[in-house]
Amino acid sequence: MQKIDRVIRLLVVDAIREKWGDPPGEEQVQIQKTRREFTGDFTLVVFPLLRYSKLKPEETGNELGKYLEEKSALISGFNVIKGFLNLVIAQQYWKDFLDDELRSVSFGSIEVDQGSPLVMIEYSSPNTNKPLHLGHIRNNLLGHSISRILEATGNRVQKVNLVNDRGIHICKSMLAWQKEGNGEDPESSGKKGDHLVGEYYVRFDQMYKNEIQKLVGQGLSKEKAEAEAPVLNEAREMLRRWEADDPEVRSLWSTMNGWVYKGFESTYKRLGISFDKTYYESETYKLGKEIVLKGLQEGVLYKKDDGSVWANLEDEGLDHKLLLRSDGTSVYMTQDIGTAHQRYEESGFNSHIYVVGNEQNYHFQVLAIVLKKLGYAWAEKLYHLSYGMVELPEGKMKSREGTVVDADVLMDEMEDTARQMSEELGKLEEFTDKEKNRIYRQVGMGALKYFILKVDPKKNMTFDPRESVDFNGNTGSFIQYTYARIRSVLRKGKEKQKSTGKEKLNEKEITLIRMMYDYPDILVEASSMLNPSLIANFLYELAKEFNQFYHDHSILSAETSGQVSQRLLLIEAIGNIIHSGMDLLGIEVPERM
RNA sequence: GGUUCCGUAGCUCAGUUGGACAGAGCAACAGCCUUCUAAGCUGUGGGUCGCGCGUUCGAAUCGCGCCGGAAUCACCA
Repeated sequence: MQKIDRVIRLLVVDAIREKWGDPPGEEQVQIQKTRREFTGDFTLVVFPLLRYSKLKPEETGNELGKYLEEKSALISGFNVIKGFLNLVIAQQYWKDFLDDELRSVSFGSIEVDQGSPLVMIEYSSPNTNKPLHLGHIRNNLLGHSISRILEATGNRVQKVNLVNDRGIHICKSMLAWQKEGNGEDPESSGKKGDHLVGEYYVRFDQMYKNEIQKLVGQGLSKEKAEAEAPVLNEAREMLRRWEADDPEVRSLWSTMNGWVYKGFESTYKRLGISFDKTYYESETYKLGKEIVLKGLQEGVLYKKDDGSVWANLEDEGLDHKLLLRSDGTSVYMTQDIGTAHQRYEESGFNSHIYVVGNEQNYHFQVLAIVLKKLGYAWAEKLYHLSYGMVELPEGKMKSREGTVVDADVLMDEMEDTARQMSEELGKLEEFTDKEKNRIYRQVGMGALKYFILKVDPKKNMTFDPRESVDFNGNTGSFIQYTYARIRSVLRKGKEKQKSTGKEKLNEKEITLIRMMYDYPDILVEASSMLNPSLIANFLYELAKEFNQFYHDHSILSAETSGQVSQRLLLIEAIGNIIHSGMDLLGIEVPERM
């Protein structure tokens, strides 16, 4: 079935050619959804067409309306308000649409095969010195959801994680553990591995501060004390030994990282996210050096007297950027040049998305420019999905002030709140504990995920653990609740016979069908903008519309059996779309709640 | 100072390529459970879309300039 918008557009072009001679370009014919407060389904904006008709807006609208109504069976009526021609689509069209397309469970999604574009998406990218927090949650949810959206819109997707498992920060937790750990491990302490290592990272900071204080007490300046504190030197020494492949350091390193990975694994699992491949910086941090040296040879880059290698980005309005240190080692940028190249060579991706916070906007801007300078055509296929920070009502999260919201703790709290809420409302009383727990988990996680995904990724957002994440209004739970209701009605109406709907659709029903008609466009839009919030907000609108319908119209005891089956069909379609839309957000929908 | 991004109701957020009187939720107040799930529905109040100029038949949306906020501009990652 062809998209109505386009059919109308073509009809209008024809009409204008027929009536006034000169046909307008298709893009001049603006078709949009009719606003709720007016009657009609689609609206033609006639202002841009006045130069063809040479008539007043109202007259132009009327003329076109009459022509379209006569000419096309699709259009059953019209009205003109100011410069807007509201067109009413024939009921039969909506019925056919409901009957044919909306029945399909995969409505709106596009098949993927080997010829589909390959999108590589890197997200999560944690450090192995502390547990995941609220900021990582936003990253992970965005990465996962966008992967799903890309898949649904016809792309092959490869999800990759790049773990930052090396560097001075890792050595800090290792050192603190070595000094004060007394052999504590996740098993003996019962602590989650990533949390345990995180504690020692904090411990290091305390040790460091104590030493600074002591040194200042002995008369050193603050700067000097900060630079020369013994523990810091020890950490640096440890990094040197790590880079020299010292067996003892390497062994400790892999043991403690192992604890962290185990911890991450359970957090990822709980969040419902996964990766096709995990890269480790310890294995990739030397990449890119040859590319840079080649660029140097070709004169794209330049060398300073001290031996360091730089890119001059002044012609792009930026500064100079270091690519190799004077001792010849690579920096973060060099590494990203190398991994991008490696991934392109391996996969031949059609695009590569980096889900990384907006604090790295500059980095990715430079990365694309440098790669372009180095002559890689695929540099323009790199996209930085830059997302804003998650702030708390009292401001930014600061680890020093202990205001970091831990991912695991937050998920516990969400599920706990769901349980409390459910008990207060007296729901789920006849369920087994296992079923109850599953629903608490679905609802708690749903609320959290939806709250984060409904916000435009590029914006900073405020997260209030106490108030903002509730279960009423524009929330994941509301949508889940709507779904549970739909499933309930369908269970009860299962035996009602299905005859094809010959019944007249009422206004509310058409509104619902028309909303669902937009779903494929929303998917495409969300996919090209890399923005799950479009889907989230769409689902909320749909659920809200359904809830109103639910209250105003009976479904199982409608007046005629034809009406019943038509309505069952309708809400089944709504259920399918909610299900698939929530799936794209990575949110489960419960059968009952 | 350079670069990038943000500024919409008391609060949290929507607002598709410019279109009709700017929307929702929360919070406040008033109603609705003998009826398919009240995690719901209905109603009331609440706005100079940061400010100004410009483009346009038409601007929250586009351009320029201010004001306010965020991030970043390391031989850290």
